[in-house]
Amino acid sequence: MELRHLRYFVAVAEALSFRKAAGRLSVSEPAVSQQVADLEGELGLKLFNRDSRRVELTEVGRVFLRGARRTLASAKEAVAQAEEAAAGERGRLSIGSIGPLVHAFLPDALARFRERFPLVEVTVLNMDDRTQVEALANGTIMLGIGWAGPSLPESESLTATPLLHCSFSIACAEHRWPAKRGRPKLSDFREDNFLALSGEMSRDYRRLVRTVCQRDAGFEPNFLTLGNSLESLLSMVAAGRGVLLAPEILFRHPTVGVSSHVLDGLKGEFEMFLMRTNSSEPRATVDNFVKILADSVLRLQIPTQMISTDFGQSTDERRARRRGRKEPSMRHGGTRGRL
Amino acid sequence: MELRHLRYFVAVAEALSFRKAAGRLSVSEPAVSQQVADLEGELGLKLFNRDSRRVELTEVGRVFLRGARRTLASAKEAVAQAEEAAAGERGRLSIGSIGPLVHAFLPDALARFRERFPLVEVTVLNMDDRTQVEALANGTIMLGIGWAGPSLPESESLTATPLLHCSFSIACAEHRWPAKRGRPKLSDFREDNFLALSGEMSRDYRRLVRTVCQRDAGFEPNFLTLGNSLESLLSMVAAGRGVLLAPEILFRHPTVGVSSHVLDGLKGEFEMFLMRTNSSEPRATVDNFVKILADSVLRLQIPTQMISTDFGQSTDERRARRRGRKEPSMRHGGTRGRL
DNA sequence: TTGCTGCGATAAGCATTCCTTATCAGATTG
DNA sequence: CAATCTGATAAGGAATGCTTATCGCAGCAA
Repeated sequence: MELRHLRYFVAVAEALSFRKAAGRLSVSEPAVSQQVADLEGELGLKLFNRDSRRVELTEVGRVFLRGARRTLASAKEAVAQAEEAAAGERGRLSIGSIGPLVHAFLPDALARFRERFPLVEVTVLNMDDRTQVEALANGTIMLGIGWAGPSLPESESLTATPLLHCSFSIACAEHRWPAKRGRPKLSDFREDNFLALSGEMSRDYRRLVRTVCQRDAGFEPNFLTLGNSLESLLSMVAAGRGVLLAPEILFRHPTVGVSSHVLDGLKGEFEMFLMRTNSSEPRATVDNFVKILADSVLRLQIPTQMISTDFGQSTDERRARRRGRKEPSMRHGGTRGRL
Repeated sequence: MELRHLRYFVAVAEALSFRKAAGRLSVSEPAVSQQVADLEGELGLKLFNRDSRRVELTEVGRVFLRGARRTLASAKEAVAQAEEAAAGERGRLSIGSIGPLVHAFLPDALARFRERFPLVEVTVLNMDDRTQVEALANGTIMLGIGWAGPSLPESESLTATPLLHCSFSIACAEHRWPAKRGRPKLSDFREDNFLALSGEMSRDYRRLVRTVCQRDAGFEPNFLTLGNSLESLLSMVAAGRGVLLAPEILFRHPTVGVSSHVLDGLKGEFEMFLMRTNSSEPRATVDNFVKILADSVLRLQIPTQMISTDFGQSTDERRARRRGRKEPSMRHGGTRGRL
């Protein structure tokens, strides 16, 4: 049994005439007779009573008609859904992300993406950069958000695109650096404890902090590892247990008792990247998400802004997406490749 | 797009290998390659990533797989439902029936039919015999239950089968004929009013009563037409407004204040028939219903029983249907034809 | 009645397409 | 590096779907 049988059968059932059905189907009448006869033969059931003047459905035919219509509609819907999937309106999207560094923009992007593409099932998995590379390779995730920066593993099957650059800030208890003292330097905190999250995921973070302190302020930071949540760490900062050196975007949401300061004379810049595979398969859901994500990053209004927005979208699409909102100035990055 | 495309696609998606899928489908591998390529070409979408060592679904393919499976299942279900319909397990069944004369057995039959064949939508339409003949001809009903008896319209396209014979009883107020007086004769009621329903449907009834009274008791009955429901008529009988001459099965449910009596020496017998078309289409729902209906009639234990049970069912089926119950003796009727 | 018309079924030939065998290019494995 | 797997491709043959032509039947009109 093929869909053709069902199409012909439904046409005859609707026209109650083989000739009219043949006309609608743009084939000759014997073709319809044969296909319907084949169908009846295969089912072993009579679908029509033809008493050589009128054609009418049998009771069995009436029941089968419902099923045939349902099946044809299902086939049509399957095609439509596939096309929706190709347009990125439907499907799954799994993203690898790094902990709290994305809090300033990822929730916003996810919310707007869900609003615009409600039929896409988004999964966000927290993992460090190296794991993301593996996950991209084996298909667990389709997009990675990382910050490995210079040590980013480049490979033929992977493309990394700059997502944002931002400077470092330091967070300390409010009384530790009163506002009247102006902008601090990193070396002002050489005697403080540098708080860090416990666990594997923060090893790269600690290395980065150590590099910055050594290079820009010439001291070895005193790490104090406690807790495994950012909230608990900030509570410790408020309580005066230590300071927190981190990308500026980490402090977008103020915490009571904690003040954050852009550091004077700090050359170190923090970079985040998007990673995706060089698969031949075009993934519209990823493209769509990247556009929205870039937009969410733009909304952060990062001072030393350098955000790549060359994500393959056309100028028209970009204009359509940013309807009404003032377009911020931007530089095109993409030194490491483009999506 | 044909179901074959979907079958091949699903097979490949499940095996994640064109060769294995070809094996399961019992065709050669190029056939599968070609069909899947055709499908992709027709959709204009890539369903698989084949990098010449492994085959994997694209995101679009994953979405389409759900639709393809759903469509194939729908086609399968359509066939199954058609077969159920052919077996009488599914479909519609419309029955033409005459008013209150069927109350003794039709509700029982309908209830048991519904229990056994819950997927069949049964409709019961009240109409007189002549209307039933038309309704059978134009397909409004598939089975008629009538009592026209000797005047039954026989035609080539119609078959009538005896359903039951029963004697006449007379119903009167309890004090009108006390139990101690024994069995009455019809002539004992020559001075009473004979109650009848108003309306067109009872014209045949009044003619029958007149015939019986004239032939078996030699008097012209005095009709009193009031009300249009049987209940109201029986209330009138209880109130002493008149008597009711009617087939014995009408009085199976006793009414307070009313006593019914089988009449002595009454030759008139009441007959009911089943009518159906001689359509070439086998209608299993009708067959199944007729079997259950005949069974319900048998349960009435009509004294002068003559019930046709030759409704085409096999002995095995009959035995299975009557599990545990004592089989009453029966005679095979069917002088007017068989179903 | 007779001829006419419209219907679906049937037959035969042609066109399409689907499947086969044979082969290729690429990648993995020993 | 040969062996062996993969899926893609080409070409020929088999199957089947479609066409034209015709038939038998039933209703309709003359």
